[in-house]
Amino acid sequence: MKMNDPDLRRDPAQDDHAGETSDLSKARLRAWLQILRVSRQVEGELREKMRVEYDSTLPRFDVMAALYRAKDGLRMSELSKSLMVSNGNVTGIVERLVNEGMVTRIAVENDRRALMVTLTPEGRADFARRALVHEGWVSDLFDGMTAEDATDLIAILRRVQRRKEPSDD
Amino acid sequence: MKMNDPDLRRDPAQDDHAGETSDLSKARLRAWLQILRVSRQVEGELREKMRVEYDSTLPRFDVMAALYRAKDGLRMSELSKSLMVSNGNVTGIVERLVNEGMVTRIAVENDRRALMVTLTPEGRADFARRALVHEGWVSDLFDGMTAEDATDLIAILRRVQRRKEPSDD
DNA sequence: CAAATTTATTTTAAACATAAAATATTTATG
DNA sequence: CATAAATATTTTATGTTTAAAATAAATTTG
Repeated sequence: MKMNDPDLRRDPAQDDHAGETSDLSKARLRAWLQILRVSRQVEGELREKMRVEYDSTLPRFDVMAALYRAKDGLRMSELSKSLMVSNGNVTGIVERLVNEGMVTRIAVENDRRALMVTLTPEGRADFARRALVHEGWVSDLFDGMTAEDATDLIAILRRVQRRKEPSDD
Repeated sequence: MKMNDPDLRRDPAQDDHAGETSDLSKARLRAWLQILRVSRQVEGELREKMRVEYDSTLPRFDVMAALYRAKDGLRMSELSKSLMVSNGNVTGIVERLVNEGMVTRIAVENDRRALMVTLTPEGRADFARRALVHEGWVSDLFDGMTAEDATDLIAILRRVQRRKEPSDD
């Protein structure tokens, strides 16, 4: 006979997702799906604007943003780590930015494996201009968000953010 | 002489992003970048698990999730709308799911243009199993998030969510 | 110092993604 | 009913993305 022993051994305050799923895990799943939804929507609209206004793409903008912050440039590996995209991916994006005259690749002294990627003066000027406009786009897309909302949201997401590579054994 | 007339003509409560940028728009930009960061991180970890545990991908899982909810199946166009991805994109993902035996494409009566996509029994069983595990993964990744955090976050993001296609003129 | 390992990057293969063009079909219009 | 317009989907071209293999250079080890 199958007995469905009502969960005397389960504490709903704890999150065990062995068999069924807890209310908490369902709430977190809903939160994640909502994040995903908003993030896709916003990314889609930003991509469209980037394409129409600048005949460019978000990944290129992201690379330029990272380089803009790092005055002295970044290695390929630093770029891919900071953008959380794969190594090989960066190769192609940087390749296109080089063709567009936005960035240059410079050999690193004492390490012939590495390359330093830097914004050209034109790339720097271009990015500065676009970044302002981009901020305006984002603000428009988030027009239902108050300053307090923004602070709260960031606080919640900070708590979630994984610190990654906790051990290297 | 360049005079930097302190903004007598600007009301910081309003969002004008004509020239410089307001504190509000900066806060929203920070919020967006944080969303993007978390969303990339979580997606990356989920993708990895989906690959290792099920030799599958997130896009395929997403399509199956949509079909699981819609008992009678969905048209290609309904799928792409519900997932917020392009029409042509769905073609390829469904193609692969068909090859894996997870879904079938059935001609629609009275409209020879349209196709109804449905989960096969195996697809349905597979998804049901994976969905539980997936919820556990998400809950683990969000282990810093309380139920209240989740509620707050969803509320904030709901306010942001664009309703799209407001007019069809 | 030679061999093994690690590190930095590129290349490759496959999947995903979009926009735009093409195809096929249905519906609306004169 | 013939033509025009709209709809549903696929195809094509291009770009992004990953994982894994390949290449090359630096570092560690015996």
